[in-house]
Amino acid sequence: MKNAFLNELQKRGYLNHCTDLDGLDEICNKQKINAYIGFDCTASSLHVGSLLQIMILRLMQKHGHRPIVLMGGGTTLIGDPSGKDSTRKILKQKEISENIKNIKKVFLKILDTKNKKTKPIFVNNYDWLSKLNYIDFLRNIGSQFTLNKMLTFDSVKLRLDREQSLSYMEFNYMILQAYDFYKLYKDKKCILQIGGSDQWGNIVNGVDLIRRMLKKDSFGLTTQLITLASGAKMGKTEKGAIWLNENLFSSYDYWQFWRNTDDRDVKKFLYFFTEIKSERIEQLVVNEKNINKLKILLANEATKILHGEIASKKAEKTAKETFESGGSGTDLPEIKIKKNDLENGIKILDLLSDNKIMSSKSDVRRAIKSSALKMNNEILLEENKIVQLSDFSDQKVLKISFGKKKHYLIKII
RNA sequence: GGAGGGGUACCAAAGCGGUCAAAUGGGGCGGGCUGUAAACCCGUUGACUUCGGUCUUCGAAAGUUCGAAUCUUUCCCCCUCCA
Repeated sequence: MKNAFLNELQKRGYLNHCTDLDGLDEICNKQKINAYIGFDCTASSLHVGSLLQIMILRLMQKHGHRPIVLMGGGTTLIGDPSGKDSTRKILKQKEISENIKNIKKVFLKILDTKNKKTKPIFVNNYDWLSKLNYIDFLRNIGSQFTLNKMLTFDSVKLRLDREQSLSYMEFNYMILQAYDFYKLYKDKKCILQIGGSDQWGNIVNGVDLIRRMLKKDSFGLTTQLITLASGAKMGKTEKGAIWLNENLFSSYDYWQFWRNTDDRDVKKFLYFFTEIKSERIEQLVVNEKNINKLKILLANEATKILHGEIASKKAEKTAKETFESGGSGTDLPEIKIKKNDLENGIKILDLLSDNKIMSSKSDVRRAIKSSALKMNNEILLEENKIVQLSDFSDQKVLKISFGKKKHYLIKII
């Protein structure tokens, strides 16, 4: 394979399957291409599970190609049955458009929007799907699909095999996605669709549809499913998803997420989620004896891509101050309290539960019983503790720690 | 449309009149060990509490009972088999 973009895609481990890798290689060598990835809009933010796809869009730009970001405003109304055991919750249209607005923010941060040649195109499939006429659609598009074939796709087959219900609505999802590709091929010269490995069936349908309708070749490419050493799913810790939007997940927490990567996943993540050259990664992995240094590097680089260099540096500094010297960095989550409230003292139970540091007073009590709470690095054993001005160092800041990793700064305003 | 099985906490799954805030496993959280890792060990996992207890929870509602997750009725939902 000669093309630099595809080469890097493969070298970094992104590539899973391609409908015609040689054909795509040939085209990429001749011209710059437009390729799209569709994103589901079920939540108000994407989480790290989608990050791999976004990294590919970024990589495309680096090689001069143009990414098309498709927001599934229309398809989210239907719900993709791929990889799902059951029908998902159906969202209201208003929620979806709100979600799209928020999700878009992340793309604007990660992708290059300045370079005119590679500037991403944003589309929302609601714009065309909602205008379809049922009869026309059935005649023109529906006629191109056979039930015989549709029933063989994993997304459908698995559901039916397990005897879980699959509604007619969801069954149509793959046709809509195929139509999306067809539409983008026609309107935006998009010749390639990229997606997660669970999207293979949907993508192939699109390629087929374009061939039947337009007698043209298009390409599909899927990415590697990320498997963690622990066997868990990428991006979803039980505490909640690792969101990409900063209002849901701070840049400091994001940095910490990468910093806490399992040893066994570090190398893979450096390839996936940083832009360090692969030769350099090989070197580092061999030469760096202290794996924690690599984790810090990973955290720095990954955070930089999403939140920028300043935020990344700040997070690193805070982590260093907090973990290595037992102090507290400026990037720790802050809780502000009023001076007036403090004058009468605030019960520790109220302070922590009211500010959502802990979920309830019982929770705080439990933490205190198991010596998990610290005030200014000293274990707190008194559950009736009343926090007063004198507890604040320099009359300004109080550091509260829950466990070894969660630290908060209480500040007086 | 007919026959049967089932809905229990974050998930899976026991309980089938009181001793049930509900066994057990997984997950989560905390502690220990360590390296902010993994593995392992220990603790914890509804809310409120003056730490005596109190309140709300077992699909929903109504009822029987001194007392219900457990029994009855109606309703909703899921699954299996037959048509």
